[in-house]
Amino acid sequence: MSNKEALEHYDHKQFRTPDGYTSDIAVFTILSTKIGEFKPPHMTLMLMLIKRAQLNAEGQPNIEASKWALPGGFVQPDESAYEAAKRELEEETSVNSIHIKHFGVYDKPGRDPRGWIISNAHYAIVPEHELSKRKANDDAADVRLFSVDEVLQLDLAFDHREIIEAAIAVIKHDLLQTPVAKSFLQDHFTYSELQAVLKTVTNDPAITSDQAFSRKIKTLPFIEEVSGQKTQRTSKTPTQLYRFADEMNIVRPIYSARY
Amino acid sequence: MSNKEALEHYDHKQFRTPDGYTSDIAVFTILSTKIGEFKPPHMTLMLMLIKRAQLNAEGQPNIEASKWALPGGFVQPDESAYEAAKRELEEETSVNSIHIKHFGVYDKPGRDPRGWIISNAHYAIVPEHELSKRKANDDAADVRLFSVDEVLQLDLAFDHREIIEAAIAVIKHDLLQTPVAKSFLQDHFTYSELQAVLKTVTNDPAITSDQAFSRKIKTLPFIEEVSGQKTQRTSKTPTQLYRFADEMNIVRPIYSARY
DNA sequence: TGAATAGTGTCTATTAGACATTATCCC
DNA sequence: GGGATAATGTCTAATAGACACTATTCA
Repeated sequence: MSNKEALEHYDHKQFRTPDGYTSDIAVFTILSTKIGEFKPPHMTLMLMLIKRAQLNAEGQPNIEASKWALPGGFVQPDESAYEAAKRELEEETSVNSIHIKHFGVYDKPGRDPRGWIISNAHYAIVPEHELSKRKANDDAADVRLFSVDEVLQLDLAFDHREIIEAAIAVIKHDLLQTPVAKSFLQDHFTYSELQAVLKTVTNDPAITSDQAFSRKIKTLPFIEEVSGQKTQRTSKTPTQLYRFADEMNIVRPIYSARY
Repeated sequence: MSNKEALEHYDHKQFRTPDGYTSDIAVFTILSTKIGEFKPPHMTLMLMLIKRAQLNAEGQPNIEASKWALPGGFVQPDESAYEAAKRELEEETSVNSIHIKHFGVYDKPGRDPRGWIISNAHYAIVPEHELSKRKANDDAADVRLFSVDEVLQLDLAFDHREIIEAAIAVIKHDLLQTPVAKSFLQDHFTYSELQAVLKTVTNDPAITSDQAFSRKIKTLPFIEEVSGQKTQRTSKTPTQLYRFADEMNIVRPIYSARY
């Protein structure tokens, strides 16, 4: 019996369907506060939010107006939620092909006053300099970066507080458990630049101690020295440059790790 | 301006909406092959699939008939996809309140011939003895367990091959990186029982070596000895019983781990 | 020369990993 | 005693973590 035959008998109306299918994106960047010449940077993990306009594109009163929210929008029928997130991020910031990852589905009944609306939550990592091109679109009155510490004190739209809390937890986890820190850095970086990225999410002494970390980085299997390449952008002493090796799976079971 | 006012102007019809919203569940269990009295078990990681019936509940030809598929079904408007997965799992196996986790969204256009249908993928862990109650429901001609090695050789419905590959990767990862092995074991277990679970997904010598593992288990911060409790179910020599400590976050950064 | 970051020398306590040995129990 | 699993003794090589020290450069 063929699928074709079966399809003739199929009726979509037999189940209620959602009223909307959207993708939201938590766009993270790291603000590099230059402390001075010949100094390693101080870094702060930031999240980009938009302020919802009073009126929508059609000039009608907007839902959750004047609250801060994650950028996002409706998924088109010819794309996946992941592709929609990529598209929307590019529309919003003119950035494409950067790190973007799905991390959750938000579909609790009542989460959106407009009806049964499902949101796919993604987080993206955009290097600071790429974000300069950001712009407010029709629905947004403002676009701004907030540190992950202050962002939860805002008046947030829909269930975005919950989504943002999860996004922050996920990126903190991923920064320490995967080589995703790569996305915040240039291709070649010094030990202190990588250290600065990690210090935005941990105070593990193995990472915060300069000597320990500068030694450790040489032995990590997913990082390699760029032989002979040094820079002076973080110190007067020329500093060794490193890069991430191509995709590596790091899986040390918790049952054999050291504690 | 209130949300109430804004809602009066809102029109659902302005965006196309999905034709269906479903939850699928990869139900894993571990088959404990008893080798004999006073021996630790040999374990195999199994996945439960259903065989789609020729005819659906209404007596009409079924889509993807006679192929093997993940159990699942449509999400109701008054529940989340996660709740739907829990409900469906209970309908299918009479098991409730076990480990269940969302791990992905499958929404590529064309993945289901019936239209724009979004599936939330979950994996669940069900102890072997609970699965005995499993039954085929209306849409299923058969229910069966397959080892994760043989399951990919089956003729699988929709895009379930892709979903199952991801599910297997996720559970292998989680077994080694989180204390989820707990869900496969009784409250109290011996080192060799835990070891048998882990051996279904790794051949790391730190785990496969009896002496090494029986020593290591004593030092793991998320496992504690049940003082004075021993069992003889795995050997003639009484063996120490252990249990998982209450929820613990295990985060050893890859940047400080030992390699 | 002073100040600052990068990087090394060296010591200690811990431990992973390996191998040998002992313990316990049932038959 | 034989056989099997559990658990400990012991040695070695590796290394995390800490502290002191040296190297490099610019002002």
